[in-house]
Amino acid sequence: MQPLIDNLNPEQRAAVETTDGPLLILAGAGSGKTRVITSRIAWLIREKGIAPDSILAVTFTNKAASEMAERVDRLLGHSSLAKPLIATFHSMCVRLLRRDIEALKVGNEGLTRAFAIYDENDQQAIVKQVMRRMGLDTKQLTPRTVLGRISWAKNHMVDPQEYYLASKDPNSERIAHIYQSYRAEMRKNNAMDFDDLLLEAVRLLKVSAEVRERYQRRYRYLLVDEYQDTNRPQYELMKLLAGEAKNVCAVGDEDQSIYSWRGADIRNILEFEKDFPNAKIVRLEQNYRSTQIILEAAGAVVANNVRRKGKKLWTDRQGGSLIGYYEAPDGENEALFIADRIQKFLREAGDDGEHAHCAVLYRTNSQSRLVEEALRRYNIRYTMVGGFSFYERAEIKDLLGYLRLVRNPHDSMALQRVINTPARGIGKTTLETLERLALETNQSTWDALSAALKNHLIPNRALMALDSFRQLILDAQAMMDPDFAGKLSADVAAIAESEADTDFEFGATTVVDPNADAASADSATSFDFGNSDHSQLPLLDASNFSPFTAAPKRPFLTMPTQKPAPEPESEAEAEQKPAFRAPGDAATLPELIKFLIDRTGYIKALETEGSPEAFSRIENLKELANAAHDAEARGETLAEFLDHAALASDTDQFDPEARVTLMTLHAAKGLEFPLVFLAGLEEGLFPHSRTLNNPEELEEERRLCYVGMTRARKALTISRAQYRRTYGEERLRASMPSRFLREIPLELMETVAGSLGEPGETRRYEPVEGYSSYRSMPQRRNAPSSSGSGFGSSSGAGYAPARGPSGSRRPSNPMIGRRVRHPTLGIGTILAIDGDEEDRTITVSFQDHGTKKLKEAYANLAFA
DNA sequence: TGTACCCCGTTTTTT
DNA sequence: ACGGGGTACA
Repeated sequence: MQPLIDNLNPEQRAAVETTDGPLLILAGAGSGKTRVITSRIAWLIREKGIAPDSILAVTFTNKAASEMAERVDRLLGHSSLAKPLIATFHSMCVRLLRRDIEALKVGNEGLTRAFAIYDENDQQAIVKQVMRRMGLDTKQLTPRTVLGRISWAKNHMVDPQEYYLASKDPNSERIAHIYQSYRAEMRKNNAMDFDDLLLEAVRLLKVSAEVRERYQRRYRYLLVDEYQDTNRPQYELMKLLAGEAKNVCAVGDEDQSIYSWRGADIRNILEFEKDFPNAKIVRLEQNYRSTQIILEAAGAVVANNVRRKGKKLWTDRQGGSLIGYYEAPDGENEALFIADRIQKFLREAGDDGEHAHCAVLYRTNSQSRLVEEALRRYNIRYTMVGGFSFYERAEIKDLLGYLRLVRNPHDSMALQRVINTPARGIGKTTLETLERLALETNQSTWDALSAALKNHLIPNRALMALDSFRQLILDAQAMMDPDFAGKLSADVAAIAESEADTDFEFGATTVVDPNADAASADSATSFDFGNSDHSQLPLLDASNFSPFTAAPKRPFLTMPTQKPAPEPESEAEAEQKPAFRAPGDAATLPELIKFLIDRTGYIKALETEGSPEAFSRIENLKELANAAHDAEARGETLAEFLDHAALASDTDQFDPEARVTLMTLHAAKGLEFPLVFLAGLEEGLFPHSRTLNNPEELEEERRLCYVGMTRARKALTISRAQYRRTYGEERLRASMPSRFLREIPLELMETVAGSLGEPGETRRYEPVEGYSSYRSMPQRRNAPSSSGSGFGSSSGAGYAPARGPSGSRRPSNPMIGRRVRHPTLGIGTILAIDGDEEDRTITVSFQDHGTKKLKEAYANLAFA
């Protein structure tokens, strides 16, 4: 057993030992927050004798939750059988609702525990559908906007009526109506969106005293992480769960509040004492993560925020290396610079498991592309957090769509997704008829489909297709019926005797690995797509597909096989080991998946397509089958598997072993790295353009910058591109240095390469030998040229030595009289500069084209 | 019913 | 640049 408090500082110790009553821990970045939280949980169990399962800890990401759970487990010496519940807000709500939601039923109305969880795509589809039905133009008012407002309303617990009453313009009134219909539609689909999960959990706890008291009795000790990011429903949830005992511990940091756009209300943390009058407050201000230099720089930036209580982090790790700053001519060069530095860093760090980690952080996901390309050119392996997640791939969503439908056939979004995937002759017209029918009779699409079949409301050909689709889902549902397996076992026994060693046929629905028991542990790991010898595994030959085979290594040699047989009985035929599944059990999750893939001909359709993309889709489906297999091994049900998929998030993919990690600043919260790159410090990118005219949002950007900087333990390198391409436009746009750069004290920075001095003196970053294409500057030499620094920076704007008194930090006039080159207009001389910082107009007298006024952002000027 | 092409917005950040 | 959605055509 590890000592719990011996190595804690006095404040940390106080936080651990204060177990009863409300406690607010204000934990600065790198102040050992996670350590305190986990120690506190262990303390409650080990020293106070609290039952582990009466402790509930809530975090924001699955990643944080699982890390916390693991560390608690370690502190407890893996000894405890009962475990504290450590979950995200959302997954906790799902648990609660799956168990008790039917307490909200009024008569026959209300969602059932089979409810679906809708993601943003589903939500948008609903909004769009509703808007069409209402005859609204989805161009003038986009579903995206509407959804944003609906989500805002939910996060602030405003219902459609209230929204309507508060609306002051026709658009808001419209949105209120859409909002209302949206909710009705969700109800009809037996579905909830992410916001609903919180709201309905709150409603459940409010409405049902029985349920509320049960949970209050159950969870005596409550812990909320990242408290500064809680929104109203989360806050209410916490209060409802806290009950009278109020053993609530909230942990947060006002300077790291970066989710107000999602409804997070910083007041929750600022007014904790008001909510819990006897609250004890502990401040953790000693930073154990970063060097003094990094800390000072980050502190200097965030100090520019007005809405802030203010605190000072300190460290005893004096000094440290200066913050590197590189000003690249363009985005590609910036990325190459980063790749080059990473290569050097990894070479020097060698195999040092603790220190050889670094991260590239950026504001928007779109910035990752250039960095990825550069890293690939350098042959540096990296992992990226975010971007397209596995569960967002079309084929995965298709298959999950089928699973959702099996679980909840009223899930119209899932139905619409898969009803003609792969194509089975159910077209737009048929679907429209179904939708109309559903609307007229106020039932789900599934019910409308059944009615259409029964009453022959649709032309014959489509009817046949619909019927077979419906039968497919019904058969799959039957598989999940406990009676189903009993039947199977008998069949299986007969087949196992009669068949041997013939080729395994994909056409038959073979599902259970005979070695499953013995091999389940290794089958997932040996399923190595990257290294398996594909020559032995005909890639497009689905006959080798199985969720369980570790392909070439463990072929189906021991599998008794069979001819393709009519389903659904055929599931049974592969079952070689009847004991594997007791009579009375339903089919397993992998069996269900196998059945669906087979019966729908999904893989066959991909085979026929034969393209590399199709192959990769097949691989992805295998991966999903693996996931299902693992889930099965963990004893998860179909619903749990689907919940997991629905709540899985991008940031959960973070792999602490990875040497190089790419991610957004938001995704980086809570992590730390010896070396951090912060890319794209440009006005309009970071801070993002959509925040520039809103002081509060701007402060949030600044906090985001603070979060990013404080991820670094030893070294921080910041960069910026003088010209950057957006939206894949042909033109590069000049950028202004981010205001955050100016907020870092100069003496804490050093220029790594690039411009700091006079234009012309600037050294350009030169990538490694052997890589030559960097020379072909993106804009085919019409853009800021390779000879000299770009226009934006050499103005001295932003990060530059010359800095006047505060307020006029940006010298703007040394440029007048300078000679510049324009891509088409040629050489000229600057006569004047007008306009404000973000939108300057440059007047240039050209040698051959007279005097022109040019917008700086578009002009692509370079010093000549 | 399916497909080919054009237009459009996209890039804030996520459970 | 890219993908989604819408329209026109086979």
